[in-house]
Amino acid sequence: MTCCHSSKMLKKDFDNIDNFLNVISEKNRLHILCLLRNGEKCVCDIHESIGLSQNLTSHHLKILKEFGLIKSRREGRKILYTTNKKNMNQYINLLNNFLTKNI
Amino acid sequence: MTCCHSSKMLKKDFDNIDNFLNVISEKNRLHILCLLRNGEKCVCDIHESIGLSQNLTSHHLKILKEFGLIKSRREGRKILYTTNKKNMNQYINLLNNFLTKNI
DNA sequence: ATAACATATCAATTTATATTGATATGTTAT
DNA sequence: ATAACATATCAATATAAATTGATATGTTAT
Repeated sequence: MTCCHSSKMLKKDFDNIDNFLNVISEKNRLHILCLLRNGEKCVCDIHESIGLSQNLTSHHLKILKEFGLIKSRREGRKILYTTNKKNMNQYINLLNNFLTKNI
Repeated sequence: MTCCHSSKMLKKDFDNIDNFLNVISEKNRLHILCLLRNGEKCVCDIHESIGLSQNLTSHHLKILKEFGLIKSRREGRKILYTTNKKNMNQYINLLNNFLTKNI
């Protein structure tokens, strides 16, 4: 119907990019992703360095994790989060192609 | 204060990325950017192919233009919009570094 | 000068999402 | 088993942004 739902640009890819952007375009989530580039961090570390409430931090982490941009593991009573680099690279490549490559 | 406002990641860059993402994370604007990859288009073309009202299309174009992602020129009574590739590439590179490169 | 077309603007409304406050769940140590 | 700590969930509220409807501005042709 429109240019982006043609054979060259599947609706599925378009929606993927759109969802990816909606997940990362929130300031606090962007901040969390920035923090997690340096390695594993627990929720308490994150919420303290960003100055966000614990529950809100947890909420944003959930969104990031559900979309596959971060992963987590439990260590004692803490849960450590870190970037899912493989998925992150896939999404950024998809976006890069979309925004810069001609048809 | 936080990781992203250090010497390695200036607040200015962070805000730039945040603003860029907020501009492109809207479905209709993403669609417009997709259309404009194929070359110049007037508002009427865009609003018809996307199925968006004329005034709403104009509104989104304004946001994209104010941020420097598209440019325009008048031809008769039409105004033709097209991608500003230089700026687009700068922003996508900034984002790419932010999301994938380690500190 | 006027009609028809193309685009932009603005206030009002709707919609989506972030945030808050309270509370529940799960883990460790005593 | 209980207290203290760490994280998650949920309903209610606040906030930001998209959308709509009406109208204004600017261009072309008659």
